[in-house]
Amino acid sequence: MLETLTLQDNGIPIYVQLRDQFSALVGRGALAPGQRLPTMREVAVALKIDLNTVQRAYAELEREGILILVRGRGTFVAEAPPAKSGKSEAGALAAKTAAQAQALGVGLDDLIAALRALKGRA
Amino acid sequence: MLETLTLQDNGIPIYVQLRDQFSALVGRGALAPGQRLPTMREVAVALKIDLNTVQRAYAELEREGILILVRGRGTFVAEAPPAKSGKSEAGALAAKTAAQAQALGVGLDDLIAALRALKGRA
DNA sequence: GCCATTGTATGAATATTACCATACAATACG
DNA sequence: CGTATTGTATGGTAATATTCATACAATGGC
Repeated sequence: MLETLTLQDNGIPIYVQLRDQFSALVGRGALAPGQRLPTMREVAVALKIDLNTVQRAYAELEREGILILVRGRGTFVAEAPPAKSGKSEAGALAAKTAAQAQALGVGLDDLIAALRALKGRA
Repeated sequence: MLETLTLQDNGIPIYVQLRDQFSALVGRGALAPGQRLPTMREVAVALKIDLNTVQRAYAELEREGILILVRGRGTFVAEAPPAKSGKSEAGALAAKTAAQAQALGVGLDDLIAALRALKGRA
């Protein structure tokens, strides 16, 4: 689970990146209700960030009703997490990537082919 | 065009929100190569934000090769450079994009499908 | 009861973001 | 040439983000 977390240097605050990634994981069912999440300290160590930064992400998710924090026990996915706005992030990412491709002179066909190739390994 | 721009209070820096929205507009063809964009001052006034904030968004897009800024004239969508069918460039962009997709919880299949959809309009 | 684990809290230092005000520099146009 | 437009640049201020260090508080297991 920790391995799926990634941080990018794109100007978005770390706690927001974390918050949104956990939110997405829950929203898509990769983290089931009741399931325990990695410790704040585990996340902090794994991503080499500060404990407080992780806490902020977790705290916001608790405020949204997505997570439940229990002192001494850990953090868990809420039993009935609020329905995540099923937004199609794929379209937004595709549009942004298409602009980069255009700027680089990379054809969409070549890009799609390269992504297909990446799909092969897992 | 200015009407389509929106800012959210979700912790993401304003200049990042702007940058990504313009990038997406270019990527999906809503802003065609050569087309002129609203003035930095127009954007600043319309969104009630600072001129410097808009400048930062525009400047980053220029660095990415998506926009071209001309003093005294305005800002324009960059013309697509001669397609260099460079498979390596496509591969690099694909790798970077795949990482972003994973962070967002977007499946490669969905991403590829969204890119195919974009291919239709040129 | 003792103790390790885990979330919670605080205070300080630094960097980044955003705003404000102002000015400069290139371009277009009458 | 004079002027308006537009991008570029600078200096100062306030708020926010991030890190670091440290400590406290509830829980569970021994």
